[in-house]
Amino acid sequence: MFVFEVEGKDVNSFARCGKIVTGHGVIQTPVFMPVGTQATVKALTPDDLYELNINVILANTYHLYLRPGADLISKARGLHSFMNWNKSLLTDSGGFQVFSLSRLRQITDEGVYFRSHIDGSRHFLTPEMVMNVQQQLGADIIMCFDECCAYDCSYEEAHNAVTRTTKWAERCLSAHEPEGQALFGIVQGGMFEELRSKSMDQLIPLDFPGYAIGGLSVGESKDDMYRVLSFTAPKLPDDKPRYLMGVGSPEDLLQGVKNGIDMFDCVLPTRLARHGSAFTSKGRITVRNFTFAEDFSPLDDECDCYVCKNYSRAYIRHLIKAGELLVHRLLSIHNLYFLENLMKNIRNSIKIQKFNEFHHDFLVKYNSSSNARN
RNA sequence: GGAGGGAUACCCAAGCGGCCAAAGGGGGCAGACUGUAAAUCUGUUGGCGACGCCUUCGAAGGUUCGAAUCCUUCUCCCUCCA
Repeated sequence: MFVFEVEGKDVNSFARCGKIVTGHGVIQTPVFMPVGTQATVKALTPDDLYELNINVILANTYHLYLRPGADLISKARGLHSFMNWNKSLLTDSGGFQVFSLSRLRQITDEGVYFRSHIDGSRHFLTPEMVMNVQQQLGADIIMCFDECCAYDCSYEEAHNAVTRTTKWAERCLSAHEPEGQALFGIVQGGMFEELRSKSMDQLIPLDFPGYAIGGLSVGESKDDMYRVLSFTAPKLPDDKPRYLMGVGSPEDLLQGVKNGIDMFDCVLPTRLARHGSAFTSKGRITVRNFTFAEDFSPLDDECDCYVCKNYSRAYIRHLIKAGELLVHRLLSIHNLYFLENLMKNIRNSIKIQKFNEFHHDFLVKYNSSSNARN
């Protein structure tokens, strides 16, 4: 089951709000999806996530294929059951790993030769195989196997990646057994408007139930990212969810929504958490820093999360300095709460036609503090 | 009382005549992090009016063009023998 409905549109931007319904529940959009690459959102239990009102998370096909293996997860009656997650699940195809672990692979039209980052063993990934694995995992939304290229790649490289991504998208579609799982296409094209258009022209006729924008937030400047976003997102089908892959800083989420994006995923909140930083309404803070040693106020005095209601910056800093694992949990809870709260406010602002105002006000405050930076 | 071993920067610990303001850890401080090879990575960590100068390797003397490195004495610590 997969349904997408637009329920409200902002008249002053491309922003819209709505809902996605899968076999595992309703997802209000725009939505931020936490990343749980290895079938776990690091440091958190599913109950923690339910508590945070999170209705969809990501897992990664490439990582789970290598370990523990798709057959094993299949024997466990699928990923939902295996990891004890009963809300919606999206699996990324592994296309990004082909990019980020690029030293270990060789790409051909047929597929990708790959060496495992775990034990060096050889693997050959094809679109068909990736579809098969994703089917075994059983997520509600699955992704095409795509080729992501670096932000500074040449026109020719980006062009080749677009062509290959389209061919692979067609093969993914043929290999896809539709029941229960929605397969999304992924638009590539680097920083080139022409190629982004070409990619969309080729993928839109394939009529995927949703479209993702890949190849952004891979190191390019914010100007570049926003530029690509502006000439890509609004041109994706209006009646289907648009998913900006890999984006998760508050300012980028707002910019994405403004351009009509409905879904985001990002490791940023959970990674920052494990590395000792927190989002606050006045900007990002590095809680690890000395300046917070005797700061007995909450991470964010405007936040109502469990962590802000119960713990001080000084205590959290102490946990970081002491290497205590609890801090991963506490900061992950806070950072995810912060983003989910942001998305909730975004949805509400769209409903009442005040998105631009909210966007502006949020940024003014977010960029205001002297000890915070973005 | 006798015989050895040791004292190095915030901590541990290399160095054993010049290339040593002194390796490497740890700790401290700071920076980075955007479809997670990430509880990770990077920088920095004696003082300055810094491509140079000043003060440092237990203390005080000495040898040498030159000492953390060699010699003498002293202080403290450890091991063994009485």
